[in-house]
Amino acid sequence: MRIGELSERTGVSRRLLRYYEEQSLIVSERCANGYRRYDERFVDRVLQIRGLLDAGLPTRIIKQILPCLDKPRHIVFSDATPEMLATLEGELDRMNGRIACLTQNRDAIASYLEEVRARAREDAA
DNA sequence: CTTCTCACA
DNA sequence: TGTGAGTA
Repeated sequence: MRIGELSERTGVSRRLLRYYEEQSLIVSERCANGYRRYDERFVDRVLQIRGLLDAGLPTRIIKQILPCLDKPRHIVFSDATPEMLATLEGELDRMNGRIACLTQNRDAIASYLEEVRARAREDAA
């Protein structure tokens, strides 16, 4: 498929897909006219990249761990350098911190809505 | 429609 | 990290 179709199926703008390619997050083949061509599997791959970016990971880290996530059932230990394990541990901590923050804000919003609903019920009665 | 680069928030 | 404009 060309970049337009991949964009529609992933919800990621064409511009952003080229940017991810520039960051070596994805690769593409080229048609005779120079247009990019993508395989079906890049739909899931792009969505996975989006998920990691939304989780707060920088493209630099994603580029490093994507090869490992490609073969989740066949872990290549040679890929797991001490440096990468250290950065992954750091990212894990950062993600846990974000989760804690999200949980706190979710609970705050939930309890606020609860009070508003309770007040509405009082006024109605 | 696609490509690219440059500038910018 | 992500976008817009201008080009070809």
